[in-house]
Amino acid sequence: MEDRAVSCLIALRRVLSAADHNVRAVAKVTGLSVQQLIVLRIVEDTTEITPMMIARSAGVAPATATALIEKLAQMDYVSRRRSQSDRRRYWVSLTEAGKAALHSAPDPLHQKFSEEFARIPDYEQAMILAALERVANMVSTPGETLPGTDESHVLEVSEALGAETAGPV
Amino acid sequence: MEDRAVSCLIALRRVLSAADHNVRAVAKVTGLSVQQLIVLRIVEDTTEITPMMIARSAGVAPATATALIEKLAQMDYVSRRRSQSDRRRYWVSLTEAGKAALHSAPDPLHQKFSEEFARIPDYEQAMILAALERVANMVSTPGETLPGTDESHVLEVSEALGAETAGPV
DNA sequence: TAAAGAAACTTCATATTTCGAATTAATTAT
DNA sequence: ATAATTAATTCGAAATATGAAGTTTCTTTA
Repeated sequence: MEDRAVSCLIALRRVLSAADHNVRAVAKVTGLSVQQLIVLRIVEDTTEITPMMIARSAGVAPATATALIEKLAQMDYVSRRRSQSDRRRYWVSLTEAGKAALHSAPDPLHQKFSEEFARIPDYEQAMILAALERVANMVSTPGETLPGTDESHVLEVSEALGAETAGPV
Repeated sequence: MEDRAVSCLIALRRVLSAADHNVRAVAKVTGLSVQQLIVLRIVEDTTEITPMMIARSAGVAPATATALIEKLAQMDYVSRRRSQSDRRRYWVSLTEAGKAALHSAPDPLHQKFSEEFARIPDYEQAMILAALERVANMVSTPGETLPGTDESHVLEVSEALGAETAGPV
């Protein structure tokens, strides 16, 4: 029934709300703004990413991404490395300080989920995973994939591993 | 395995990302800011709600809630009615214009999900719903329940139905 | 191959948002 | 009564967001 889809969406909204509160709480503890934290997470997920991709992932304008990256770079949480194959671009990556900041605060949602998940029977775990992946496939569109699943830049990953002298931008 | 919990969280992040992009898209179409849209949805869910509860639900500071409500009231998307039982507070509710604005734009995620959900077998629907509700219960904490599930104000609902002269605030 | 076109990022000016702290008003507790 | 709480607001500072215009670097194409 239509009814069940609505129930699903309500549950989804509860999850969404929880995630939102979670990111705000984590941001507060780390001393980062919500957007800064989100960008930091995006960078962590991808290990290396360009400003454009950050803008798309975070859902902000390129100009805003520039400002956010600049701020994070000033805090020494991310570093920038000019791309050699396309010198208009550069790669943003987490510094050690950035990693440390990101993990300085526990992630309540993550922990809570993992903890409770571990306690349920195996077949239920499998069911939940299957359902979540199914739902993810239902709602995620190509344009809004998580940076980690976006492969439009992997052609350049080899470059990231190359031993360039790589001065900061 | 620990591994499976991580897979769940990854799927969850894909869903969250999709939802985030979705709310931004809907906001853009309606001409509302993301937060305004979220507040409007919260108000719709509860039919009547106080600024404090909006702040908690939306995850913003009280001062921010005031500003958001003021803006929405200026647009005539919400109305305010002073509470009689506690005259510091007031009730926020959607106007007809607010309802119209909220539904003027289609919700791609909602539609996409409903459409695909309708196509899958009954037992799978049931499985997905069960899984989603389970996950929602895992991650949502009492403090961050969706307004609709928060019953701390129902004692006052009768008041909302009472025939007070109810001038705007 | 030279010029036009497009893309990535920045800068700038401006508008909006957000929040903390202090404030007012109303309620509740002592 | 008086003190302590609570709900909401005001205000000022800082953060964020964006469009438009500009720079540099690719990419096309004539």
